[in-house]
Amino acid sequence: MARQALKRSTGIDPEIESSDLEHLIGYNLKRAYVIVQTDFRRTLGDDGMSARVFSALSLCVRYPNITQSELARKMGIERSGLVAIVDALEAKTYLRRAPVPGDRRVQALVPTDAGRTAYREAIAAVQAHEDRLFADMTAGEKETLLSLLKRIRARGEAE
Amino acid sequence: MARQALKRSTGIDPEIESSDLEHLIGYNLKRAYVIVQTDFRRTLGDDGMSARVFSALSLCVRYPNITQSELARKMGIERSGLVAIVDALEAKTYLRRAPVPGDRRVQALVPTDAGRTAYREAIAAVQAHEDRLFADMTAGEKETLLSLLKRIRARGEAE
DNA sequence: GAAGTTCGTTACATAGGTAAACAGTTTTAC
DNA sequence: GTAAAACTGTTTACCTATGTAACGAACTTC
Repeated sequence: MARQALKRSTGIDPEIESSDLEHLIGYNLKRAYVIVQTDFRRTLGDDGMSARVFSALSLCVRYPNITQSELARKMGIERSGLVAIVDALEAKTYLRRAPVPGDRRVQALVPTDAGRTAYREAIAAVQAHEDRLFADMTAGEKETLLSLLKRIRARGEAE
Repeated sequence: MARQALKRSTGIDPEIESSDLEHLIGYNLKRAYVIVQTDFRRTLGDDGMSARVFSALSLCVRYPNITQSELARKMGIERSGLVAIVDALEAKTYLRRAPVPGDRRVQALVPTDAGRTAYREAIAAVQAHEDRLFADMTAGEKETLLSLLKRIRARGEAE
């Protein structure tokens, strides 16, 4: 009865009104992701590094001599997708594929000095971009957000 | 000095170690988004509705007689991208393009009964998917996450 | 009534990603 | 020992989700 009245007054089924996209975490997650990703692109786009390439470089610097398969696993993408990324980084001379004695299948990814330098510059730019984008959040709020996102990851990336 | 010792013991430059991807909100946002999106796809994939199409249907049900341009604006995508989405929804008979008296350029999107029914079923499935995926979070935590994501959106979608 | 704007649409371009197959190489099973 | 299985990097072919640029038709402004 009250439902019917509301429906008539607004033209919206209240059952639908109370269950719209804005209440969904997934929808808000995507919208937020698009915003951050767009700003990231603006930040590092001049440098010519996409998020994927930046992530790969970061992990190579962090874990020198990592193999492509390990790197793909850490990044959560397919091995095949990594080839182009490593090609790009090698073309920029940020790393090189080095043979590994004892296993001729694998090639270790070793960052060059240029790669480490480029990474330091890039991470500084990315930090500045996040500081700017999340300027209206307190350190505590950012920490909370980070930990909640990690909880989601922990659930989904469980092996 | 302590730095040098750490570097020698782990092989990792401490300046790099303390600034890796895991500390970035953007990186965690993307990883979390991929997980949620993948599960969403599994949930609704059988139904044949992508997230985009689901969102569009939701907004059409929520705002009957919305035009494509308005819908695109609400979804944060280009007008041109909406054509295929509306085509898909129309092919499923979930809505139809209706002429608007007084402006022959625009076409109002009006959901059919089938569309409303499909939406009710879909939103229930999506809610179940989120309940399952975020089962280890309290209601308060989910609320916090939602509000932090909306803060990001508010910043980026400012008109 | 001319100029500018808006609407839906098409034809691209691009980025990110998957899936399948491959030839070498190594490991495992018997 | 050797045959089968598994793994590595790679290529190729696809798919999906976007953005960009242009267009004709319709509307608005002045």
